[in-house]
Amino acid sequence: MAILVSSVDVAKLAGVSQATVSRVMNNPEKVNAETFTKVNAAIQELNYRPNAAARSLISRKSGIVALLCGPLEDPDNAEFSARSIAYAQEKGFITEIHIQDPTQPGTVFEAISRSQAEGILVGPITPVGTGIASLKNSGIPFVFCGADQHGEHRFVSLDNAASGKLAADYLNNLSHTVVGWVGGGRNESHHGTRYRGFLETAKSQGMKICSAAGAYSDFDGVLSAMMARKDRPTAIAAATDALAAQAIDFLIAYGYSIPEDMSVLGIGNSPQSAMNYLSLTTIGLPPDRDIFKEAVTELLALIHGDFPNHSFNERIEPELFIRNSSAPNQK
Amino acid sequence: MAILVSSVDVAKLAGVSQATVSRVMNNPEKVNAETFTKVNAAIQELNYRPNAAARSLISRKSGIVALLCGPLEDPDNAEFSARSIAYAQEKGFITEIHIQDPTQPGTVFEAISRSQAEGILVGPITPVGTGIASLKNSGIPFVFCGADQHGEHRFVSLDNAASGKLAADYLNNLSHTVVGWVGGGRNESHHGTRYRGFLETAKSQGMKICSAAGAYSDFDGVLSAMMARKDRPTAIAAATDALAAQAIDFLIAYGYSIPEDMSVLGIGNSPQSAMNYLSLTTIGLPPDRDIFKEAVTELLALIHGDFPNHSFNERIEPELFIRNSSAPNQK
DNA sequence: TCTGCTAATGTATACGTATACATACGAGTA
DNA sequence: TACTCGTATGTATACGTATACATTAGCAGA
Repeated sequence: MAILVSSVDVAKLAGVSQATVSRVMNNPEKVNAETFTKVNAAIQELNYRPNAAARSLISRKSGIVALLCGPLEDPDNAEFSARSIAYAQEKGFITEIHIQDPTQPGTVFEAISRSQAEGILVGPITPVGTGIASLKNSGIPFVFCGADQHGEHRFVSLDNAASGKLAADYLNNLSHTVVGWVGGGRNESHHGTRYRGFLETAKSQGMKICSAAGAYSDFDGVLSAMMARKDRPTAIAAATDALAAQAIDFLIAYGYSIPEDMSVLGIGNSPQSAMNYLSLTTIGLPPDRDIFKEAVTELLALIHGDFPNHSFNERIEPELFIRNSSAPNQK
Repeated sequence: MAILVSSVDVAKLAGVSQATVSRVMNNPEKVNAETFTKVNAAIQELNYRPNAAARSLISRKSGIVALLCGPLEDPDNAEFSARSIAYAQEKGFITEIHIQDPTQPGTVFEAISRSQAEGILVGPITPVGTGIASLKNSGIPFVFCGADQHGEHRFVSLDNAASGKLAADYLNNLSHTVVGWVGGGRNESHHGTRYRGFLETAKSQGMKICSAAGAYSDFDGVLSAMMARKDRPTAIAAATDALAAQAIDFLIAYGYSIPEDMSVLGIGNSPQSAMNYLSLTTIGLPPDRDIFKEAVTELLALIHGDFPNHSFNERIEPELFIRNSSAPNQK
């Protein structure tokens, strides 16, 4: 933001008009060769940098896309950001990040609709009715990535309900009859959708479910409560790989062996889940699908004014990745 | 960026001047109560949002800080970003992220000095001489965080050389005589500094060092080469916790037990290192130091025009966190 | 009644850039 | 010579907002 020197200053030094300086920056082919070098010399000498605000005021383009996601401490959100930012940058866009504060999920929507972003990529956040509405009102194009509960808008995501179902089916096949669920709040992003899929299927198969929602606020407390029961579960499914990893961490600390004493299941198929020291059985996208790239591509198309007539409602069938954190029920 | 309606439109509808609309937005106390409500009604009706570009063109403030860091796939960078962004947002600043492409580390500096950011937070990136120079030329205040090799500028960081030393000393105390080092390129961010500290100390204690630089490009190849030697090391130190974790993943895949067959040591004391399924011995900051917060605080002070007369050159003494990935040499 | 003061609002301008339009000049053509 | 055309550059304006300054009305005090 430090404005030291303007194109007018450059023009004065080079002995040309401001318009010519602008042409040197944007349409060099329209300016005489020696004028070009003369102006360039002045640019160098004064260390001139065009003012991005003025530029975007005229062009009505900021070159910025906004990212809306949950705390990056959650590896899932970190991965989402990392991949999306990389693709956007590849396409010449700068990314500005807006983190949703779980304690006041609504405020971030105000900030983002006041931003100068040309498009908004919405990650798996806590949905707020008025928030989504103000997104719409902002007139800025937006795309959901990782959440599939906003069916009327454009999105690409793992089928979250089906992932919950698949988790329950798998544990049922392993003969587990008492199973735990670890997740964030019910309305927290995609957690709720995954939970409902899990719950319905587990119930319909006669399994007993110990649910530990609100795992973000007091993980240890919530898991202690689950394990203290007489009929403690023999398997735990978590809404995300990160929570599954945290569960394993907890269980080891309390003397349990995985998977002998407890099967643990994640959702997400994060890079971390494949590491040998964790080796987490998980549910995720087919390896050939890259929803981050797909979402950014769609968003940029919208920004560029292409409104593809295909509907962008990709709810992708999950796959099961069996590793060493799960085993048949021993009891 | 979608400009649907301007303050002029609001003014027309409300039957006032554009200046009054502006006053309603910024100095409500200077406007008559009924005018205020009248204008506000028009704002609601038209769904007016002030244009950030025009606003920052005048105010010379963008409310944006830029973050410059390496790929977020590296958990260390992810943590750096997560924490910094959270603090900046807390203070009312939006963060825009610029990721340094390892294959062409210089380009990101051009992009960042053309941005409208009011300040730049520089993470542990690959230093490029001309890049640092163009940072200086941009006139935008900047602060380094996590790298301490740019002594002439403001920074806060773990003492990277001392961390390398501490790693070597610790392995020496455990009677290891052949030790490996895993890190990025020599001039890659803080890796080089940590490596030199490690190398000097290890040498001076008569240890034999197998170095595997360039671990980012071909981790498995580089580590296979190290383990294939007749005098393979009995302990490995890594430049970061993430690389240490990757080494453990590799070693497990090749049938080694940690720490019986191999001690593994990280640097960073990342949250992940403390997880029981990894339990990585590592070297890091004293728990009471939060360099991310310190860096952001300093940067915001600079932005606000406070040039504190204290020198911001914090090279922090590392601590050793002993966990289960290290043990005395068995041979 | 006149002066002076305050509150409320309007008018005019500036921020730095991009671009439509106007101008000037030279070369080519009939 | 007159006319056209293309190239290179300058002039003027617009983007949307914030604010210094001007203006007006209302009211208190002399």
